[in-house]
Amino acid sequence: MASRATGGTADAQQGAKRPSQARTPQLERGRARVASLLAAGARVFAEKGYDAATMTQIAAEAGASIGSLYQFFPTKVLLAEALHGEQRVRLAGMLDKLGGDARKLSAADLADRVFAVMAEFLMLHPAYTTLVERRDVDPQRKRESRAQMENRIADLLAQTTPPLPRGRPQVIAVVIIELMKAIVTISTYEEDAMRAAAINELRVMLKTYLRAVCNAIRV
Amino acid sequence: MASRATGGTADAQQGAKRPSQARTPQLERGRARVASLLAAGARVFAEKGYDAATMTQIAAEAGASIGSLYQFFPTKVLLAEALHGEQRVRLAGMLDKLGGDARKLSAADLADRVFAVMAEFLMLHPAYTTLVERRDVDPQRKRESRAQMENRIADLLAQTTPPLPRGRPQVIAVVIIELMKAIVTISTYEEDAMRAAAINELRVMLKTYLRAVCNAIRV
Amino acid sequence: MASRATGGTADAQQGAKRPSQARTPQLERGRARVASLLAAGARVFAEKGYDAATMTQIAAEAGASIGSLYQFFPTKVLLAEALHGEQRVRLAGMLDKLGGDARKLSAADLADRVFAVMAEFLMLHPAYTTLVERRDVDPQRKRESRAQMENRIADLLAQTTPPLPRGRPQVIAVVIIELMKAIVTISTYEEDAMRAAAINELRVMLKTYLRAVCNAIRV
Amino acid sequence: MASRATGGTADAQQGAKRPSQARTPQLERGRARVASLLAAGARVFAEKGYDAATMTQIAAEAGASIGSLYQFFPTKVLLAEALHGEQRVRLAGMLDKLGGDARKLSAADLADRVFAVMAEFLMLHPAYTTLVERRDVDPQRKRESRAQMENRIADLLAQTTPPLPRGRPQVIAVVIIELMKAIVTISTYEEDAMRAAAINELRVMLKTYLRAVCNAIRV
DNA sequence: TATGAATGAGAGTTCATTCAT
DNA sequence: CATGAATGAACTCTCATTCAT
Repeated sequence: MASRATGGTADAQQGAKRPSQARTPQLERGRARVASLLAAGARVFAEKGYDAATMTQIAAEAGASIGSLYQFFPTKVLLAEALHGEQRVRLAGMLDKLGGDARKLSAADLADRVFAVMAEFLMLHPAYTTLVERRDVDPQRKRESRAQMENRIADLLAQTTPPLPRGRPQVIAVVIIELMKAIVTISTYEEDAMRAAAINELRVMLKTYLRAVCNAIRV
Repeated sequence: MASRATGGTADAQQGAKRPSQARTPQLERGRARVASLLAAGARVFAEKGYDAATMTQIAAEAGASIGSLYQFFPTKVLLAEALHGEQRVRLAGMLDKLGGDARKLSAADLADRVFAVMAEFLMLHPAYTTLVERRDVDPQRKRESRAQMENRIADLLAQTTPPLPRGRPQVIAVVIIELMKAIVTISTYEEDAMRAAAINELRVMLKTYLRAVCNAIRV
Repeated sequence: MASRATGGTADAQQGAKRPSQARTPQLERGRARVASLLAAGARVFAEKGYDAATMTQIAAEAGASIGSLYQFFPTKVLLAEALHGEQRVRLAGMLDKLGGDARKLSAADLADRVFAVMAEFLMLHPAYTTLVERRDVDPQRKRESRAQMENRIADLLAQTTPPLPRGRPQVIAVVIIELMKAIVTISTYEEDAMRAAAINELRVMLKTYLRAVCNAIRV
Repeated sequence: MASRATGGTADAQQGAKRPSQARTPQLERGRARVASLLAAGARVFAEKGYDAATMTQIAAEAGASIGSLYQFFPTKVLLAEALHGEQRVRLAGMLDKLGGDARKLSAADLADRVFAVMAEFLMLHPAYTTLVERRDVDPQRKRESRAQMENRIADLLAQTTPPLPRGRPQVIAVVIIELMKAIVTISTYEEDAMRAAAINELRVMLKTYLRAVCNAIRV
């Protein structure tokens, strides 16, 4: 062929329309494939990290041929993005369920629930942090998707009773998200006792703090 | 990539001595080389991450040939470990300087200082987290070096006045370390205002919490 | 690794400095390698055409490993360009030798010599046309290198005695070059008699024509 | 690429009937399909060249599925051949229309008409040269189809008044065909003025030459 | 027949590591 | 010790072709 990419890179300029989207399957069979490919991707990314995960292994893990994988995800990046997107939607959904109760709760109690939700989510989708932290995404995109998650949490926090001081929900959302990452890290620790203790410590720290913040405004 | 295999010409597993230690230079010239190689490694690891950093680039960045690099660091892993080791020593040194004042301070105030020290250190050595988080180190080693750092901080915390409840210093050390990672992450955010605010928020949260913990035992 | 090209295409944005030049060898050994790689490239490109030629085959033909090939020519395109460049220089050199006699000759006679030179060159470097015609070079470059060759020939034609009419040398240069390509094509015909006859026919046609053009201006 | 291998699932060389002919459609619908597939093929081959053209793109361009394409053209080669065949028939038809006037014309004037006809044809069917020059056709076939075209033109030339010397029509046919290829190449040049000038130059050169040849025999 | 998923050999390319000079 | 060439397994990605529905 006249111009091949890449295997690797080194493409010329021609209008080769390199796809920038995962292909959507038309048939039921295709939908099943996509699902199992995403699942396999999630497993492998979680286990090895983005870089060390190989497309070959992902295909194998999905019981598909490499060609089949590329049929739907024309690029490793695209696969990662599709997976990341899907998981973000899922997490968003779980958080949105908290919306109803938000105004009946104090920030501290809401934080507890958010914590619980996120912990459950991360248990279910251990690839999430790996995907969030990928080094080769352009900062713009990265910022946007971070902002989206932050806003969702900030919105919840803004509704609590008693209310948090102006502007705080946004910052606290950042804090919560970062604490979650810490929890993921800690989850990999091997000493069971310490692991539980440390995770609880983070939870309590946050609660204590939020209570203090609320009290501060009351006076 | 999945930790590239041995490479090179016919290797075989003869008694071929694969060194497991970075070679120590004999001559003065060698010491300078090693220093610039480590510096280059630090720069490249920080910029690209462990996987994407290539030995070739590191050598080039150090103004050395690839052969020269391998003379002193017979393996990418060994280079990373040497670097990591050096940086850990450095951080330990900086923390140890806090030892003298520890017993004159409350846990909250000590935390502030620890924060400051670590922030400075991480500014100087941005490769540190990358090296700490490398996925391909065996958990044993990982746990050990983590423990070492934790103990150092726990020891400091144990000396504060008023004292923290039994057992807490160890857990809180974990918390502090994780918060530092969060700070590193946040440092890469682009919105200046939010970045500063979030970092401060973490600091204040920790202080507030430590104060509460101290008060709790007093009563 | 964080970002891999291609194997294929699909690189991100990072400053991965993908080289755009063939590396120049430093040692004698390297120079020899490069020579044999270029020779192998020439052979394979000539035999199979650019697309069908594989880097693997070229390396094998040169008695080198694939890695060795890529050490000096980081891209198939770069190899082709290096080869093309080298051959253009060679052809230019051969044509320049005609410069001395140009003003002693009529256009028709000069054309004969140019023909002879190019025929010899193309016999020696059968990959030339393949490289010239590569579809994936940007038109800008293509135009430039064509112009260069044209000018060289036009300059020669401009010096003939009697002189050609103004402006004609440039157009005639184009004609000559295209006739050469025709000759290359015809050279692959299998019927010996026809092949020789056709090639001669082209030569005579050109001469006849140039004579007519010269006469036209004389009157 | 080096004419990609068989592909597909376990093939084996059983009595598996690999068709060597494009299937002829039975239904009206089929005929329309075939037409649009051929048209798409022509477009894509012309744009990208044979190697870089993909069956997938051709199918897409025809608004058909890849399966549908293979239904009628079980092989890329077969598609190319079908297309080539069709175009040859078309060109032959256009040339045959000149037959009536051939004996009223001089070779020079006939050449002009042949030129005009071929130029029109190539404008309409830009894939033609690509298909003619395909490197992977066996020389036997190549020679045959070339000969066919040459004969057709030689036959026309043989009828001109005054007649060309014995044997010349055949050689001159070769010359004309090659000149046409040159014109195709030149047509892609970007400098409008030079393009027109060069094309005209070729035309005039041929006429001048043919006139000279005729005169030569007359004497 | 039409559709779209499935297949897998093979291509370009990378990079840790080794070796000759 | 330094240098730079050599090596090759492994990786991402492509595309002709086949097959199930």
